[in-house]
Amino acid sequence: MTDKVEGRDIPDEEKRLDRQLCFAVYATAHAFNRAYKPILDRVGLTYPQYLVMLVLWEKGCQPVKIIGEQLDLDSGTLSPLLKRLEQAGLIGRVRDPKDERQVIVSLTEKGAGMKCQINTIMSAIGDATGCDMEEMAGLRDRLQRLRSNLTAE
Amino acid sequence: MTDKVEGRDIPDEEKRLDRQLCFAVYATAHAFNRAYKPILDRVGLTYPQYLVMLVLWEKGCQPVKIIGEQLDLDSGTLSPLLKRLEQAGLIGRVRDPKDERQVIVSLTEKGAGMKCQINTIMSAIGDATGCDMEEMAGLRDRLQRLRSNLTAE
DNA sequence: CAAAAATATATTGTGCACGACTAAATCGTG
DNA sequence: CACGATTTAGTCGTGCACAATATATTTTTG
Repeated sequence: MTDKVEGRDIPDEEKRLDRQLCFAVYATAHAFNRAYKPILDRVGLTYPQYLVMLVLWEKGCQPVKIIGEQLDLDSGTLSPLLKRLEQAGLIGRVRDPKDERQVIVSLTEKGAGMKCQINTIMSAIGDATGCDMEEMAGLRDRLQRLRSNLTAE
Repeated sequence: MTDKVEGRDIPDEEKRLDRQLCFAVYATAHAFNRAYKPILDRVGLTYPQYLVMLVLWEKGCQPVKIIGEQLDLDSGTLSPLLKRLEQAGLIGRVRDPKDERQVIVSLTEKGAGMKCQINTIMSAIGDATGCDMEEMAGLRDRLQRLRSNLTAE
């Protein structure tokens, strides 16, 4: 009866910070943020704001809830962020007359006009990653699987 | 002369949110945080606080600067975080008498005693990832390369 | 040795991220 | 139809994350 269901011993080697997958993800997320910053500063967006613009550029106007589902963010995060995008004149927000609970987020002309900057931004970041298409796609898919495992519960 | 140095066109397909490596990393970082939360709540730590404890458990007392280098965080982030760990009675902070600029962070008895909880925490997270050792190591190494590319410049 | 440069930490202000809560609108069932 | 449950946004409080700045302490240099 030496086996226990939980707490199977992990060797000290595996406890090192640089062996942790979670830290690799955490630190890479910060590195991405820093790589994006100088590029996004030029267009006046933060990285999360850029993500919101990406979904609007891709799919057009939609309620806050749907944006949140795609980004995995709740209203506590999105509400103030959207307010800032609105103040910057990039998006508009109106209550859906069909269902007054929902707020439909749309692109202003100024916001829609920024779409042409996607190419520059993505090219710059793509270069910074130092990954070719294939490598990037592989890593992305692995992360998506990992994320769905973590979320599963 | 149809080629341009920058702005090589990216097909619309590749602009989709779910095709972005950056978003995969960003969203996975959040997913990890959420997976850790219920586990770390029980020991009263946030995830970044847990990372600080990891480096202290691994290497013992050391100055703020060195902790920051390992976690890639600056004093603006660490100072208030360490203050909270100190108030929780897990660490101590003293100026280095050899160099009064430095603050040496050390584990209190209570903080050191928590080390035995590592196994439980790491096992729980390891299970949640749904990855075997090999898969985890591969992903981690790819991320470390990606991160060093992004940081390179 | 004194002034200047470099180093280590702390503070402040802005913007996420999230849990807990509130308010308003809609839906469902008796 | 009515009223309780659900859905959708927004607000508030806490804790990162980081740029910019401040302060104190070395270290370097003229």
